[in-house]
Amino acid sequence: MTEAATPTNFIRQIIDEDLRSGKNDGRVVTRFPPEPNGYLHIGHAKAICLNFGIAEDYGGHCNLRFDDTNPVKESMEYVQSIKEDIRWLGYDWGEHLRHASDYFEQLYAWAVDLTRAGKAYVDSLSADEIREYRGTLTEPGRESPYRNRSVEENLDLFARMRAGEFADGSHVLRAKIDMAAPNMNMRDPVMYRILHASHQMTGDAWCIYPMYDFTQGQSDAIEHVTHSLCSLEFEDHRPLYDWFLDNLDVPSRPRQIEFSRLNLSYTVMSKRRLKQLVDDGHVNGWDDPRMPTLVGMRRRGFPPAAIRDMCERVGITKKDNVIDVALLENCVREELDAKAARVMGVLRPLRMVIVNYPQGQEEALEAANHPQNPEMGTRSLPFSRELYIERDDFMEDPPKKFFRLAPGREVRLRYAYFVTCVDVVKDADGEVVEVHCTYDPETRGGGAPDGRKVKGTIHWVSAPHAIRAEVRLYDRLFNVPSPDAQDFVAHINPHSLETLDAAHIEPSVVDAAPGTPFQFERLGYFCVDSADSRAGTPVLNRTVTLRDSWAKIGKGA
RNA sequence: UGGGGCGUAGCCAAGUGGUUAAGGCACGGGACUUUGACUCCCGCAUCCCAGGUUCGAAUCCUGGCGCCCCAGCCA
Repeated sequence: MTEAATPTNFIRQIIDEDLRSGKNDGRVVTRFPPEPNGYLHIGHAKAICLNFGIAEDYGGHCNLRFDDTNPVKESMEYVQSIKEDIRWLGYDWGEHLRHASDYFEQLYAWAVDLTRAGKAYVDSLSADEIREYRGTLTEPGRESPYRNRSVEENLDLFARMRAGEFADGSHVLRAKIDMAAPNMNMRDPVMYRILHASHQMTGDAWCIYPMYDFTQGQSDAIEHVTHSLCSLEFEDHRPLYDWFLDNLDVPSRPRQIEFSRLNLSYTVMSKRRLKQLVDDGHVNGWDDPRMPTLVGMRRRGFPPAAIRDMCERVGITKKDNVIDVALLENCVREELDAKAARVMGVLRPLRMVIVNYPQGQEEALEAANHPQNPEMGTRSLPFSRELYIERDDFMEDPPKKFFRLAPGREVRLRYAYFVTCVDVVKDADGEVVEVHCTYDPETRGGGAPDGRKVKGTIHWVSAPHAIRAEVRLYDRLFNVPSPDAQDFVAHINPHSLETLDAAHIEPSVVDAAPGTPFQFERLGYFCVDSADSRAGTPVLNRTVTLRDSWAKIGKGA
């Protein structure tokens, strides 16, 4: 068995070159730097797999560093959920848990150094004025009237900012670079702002907080990160990232490399839109199984291995992309096909009576838990005169290629007997409410001694033994491939959740721990819901359907 | 109209001057089947456009075109 090699990509090639040339003494250190202000989603998974994956493969390590520089938006609850999600995905940061806030004192010292060197100054313009002075994409900015304060005054003012003498917004510390730079990030970027807010890690120790640009590179340097991987929108920030490292006495020299983030078709990924879905009640919380959040996917029943697999398959480049959600579904099916035990359950029940089966009799039939993997063993299924079959598996007037049950037709009940439909019972509206069949006792187990074939095999459940359950059928949250591009709320799929309250399932299923995947044969993969399932009233989530070539032909007609 | 990126199939993506232009997903066809599942076969591109360099170009040069990002005291 040769393990499929992880496909290479331009970042791994850069690392290979660095290793060849002896850069960084052969060390490879990466980092995943989430801001604890929201839940992780499948897009983050790509970055997590990339950073932790590279660290693993190159014998280095990956720091989990909370980028906690904005206390007004961040909280401990997010820190917790982020850690859980990363662990669930299958990664371990070991000893390498860090916080940008661990470096506040050092960052402050560096800011003082820059100020002392005349490369930073305290600006007292208002936020609006700073914006006006910044210029536009095509016009250069103007220098602030405070730009040429003396070093002494800047040092004094900055110290007093830290000391809490000033109100929020009254002053900022800025890098003195170039107000005419074509790259807006170089037009004297703000390094520190005053925020009288308490921080989840440092409490009230600080009332000034460093900006992203003044934090990221130096934090990387402190941690001896060798390759600092981030998404494309930070490409314009790289000159600034480098400027700070060039102008500060830092302990190492990290390199920032940008790659394109993951986008998935039929979903939205931005924090703003996800939050709106939750706030406006389009979904039932961040962990709604329809959400692309990691908590949502976990509850839906997506195996972490499938998510890792998908991240590996999509590759790493700098090209904007939209990954077909069908790829994710394929990865989920592949993983689940190999791992999930098979059981039977009927979603939309239709009563079947075996008219020649003795009243009151029952028996146990053996069924494989996984036909392709005998090691998973067998279980016994109760069989009796009254069963439930799937409504879709019976048609009174079937089209040509329908080879399930119909009047006069014989089909196999999976692992049980061949049955032939001899009669139907209808209600006042002409709706079929019950089918009558005869069974052939010679076909016990599902095989015919005389060698005759049946075209269809359908699933069933013994009526008196079945357990009633609620089943939630999930579908794509949006009905257009790129909801991001439009008024996304208008494209929410009204059928993204269908709740069935009269499903009948094999007794064994309800004992499964929440999240344990299983396959209802011929239907799809399901798991017990972690939030709403109760002993007496089980709730099952459909993770994904089985591929269905019959559905493609077009049901009926 | 300033700056930074990107352009290989419906969606991803290898390819780094000489290959019949990998592979995956999707799609279409077929085989097998006690899940219309799984599995297995088969099919599916001349590389944004136009010039140029070269014996030879997806790969190099020039000029276009298209798309994305940047004007938070967010990250």
